Amino acid sequence: MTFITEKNKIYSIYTILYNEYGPQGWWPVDGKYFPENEKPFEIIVGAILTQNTSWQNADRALYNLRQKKLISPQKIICTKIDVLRTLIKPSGYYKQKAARLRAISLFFLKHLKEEVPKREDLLKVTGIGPETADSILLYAFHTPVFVVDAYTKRMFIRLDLVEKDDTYTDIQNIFLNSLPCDHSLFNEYHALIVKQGKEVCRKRPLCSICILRKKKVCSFNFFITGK
DNA sequence: ATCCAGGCGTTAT
DNA sequence: ATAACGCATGGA
Repeated sequence: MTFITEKNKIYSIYTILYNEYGPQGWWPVDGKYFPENEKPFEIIVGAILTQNTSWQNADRALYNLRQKKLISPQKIICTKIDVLRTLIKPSGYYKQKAARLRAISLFFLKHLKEEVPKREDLLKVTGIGPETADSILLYAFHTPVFVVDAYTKRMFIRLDLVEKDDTYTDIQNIFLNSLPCDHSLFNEYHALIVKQGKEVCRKRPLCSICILRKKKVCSFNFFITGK
């Protein structure tokens, strides 16, 4: 007889999703830190470009920047704002995001030599909110922080593990208190949540194909009543 | 045609 | 403190 507590439920869900979907191949969990390696800065740029935007669109913008060899704080600062805007246009909100890329570039030129930035400092940068800050810390610097996004909230409300009015921090703490503190676990879990949120636990959910419902972790059930 | 995407800052209640 | 709004492109 085994009890499913809310704590190990969080971990069980990870296991089920991982077994179902496999590794998601998000930003790599090895490699060197910025500025020794330029890859982490590309992750940072990607984190901004994908704000409320599909990765496909963000990646087009990233591709343009890569072609022009602009993936470095120095280059972004030096690039004329109109050029920058044009290059990142496919990611949407291109005026805001151009300004945000400049702001984060300035931040890393000023504050960072080798060490990992502080979350509170990242949050002071214009355009860096909690999710982007945590994405940067997790995916670029391998800091074990759990990234919460709209998918996470929607999905875990349905799983009855999160309340409707829980804040970003509330939700984050639920995960941090339930999981071993491991950056590669957090990396993979967040990516799996995004996968599940996109394909199954959508705004209009497809409960009939949900692996979590099949495994009896989720009792939420959605029926289309009309038509 | 409508809705949605790996949010954030500003402004109104 | 929390809610609503604008920002913008490309795919389903």
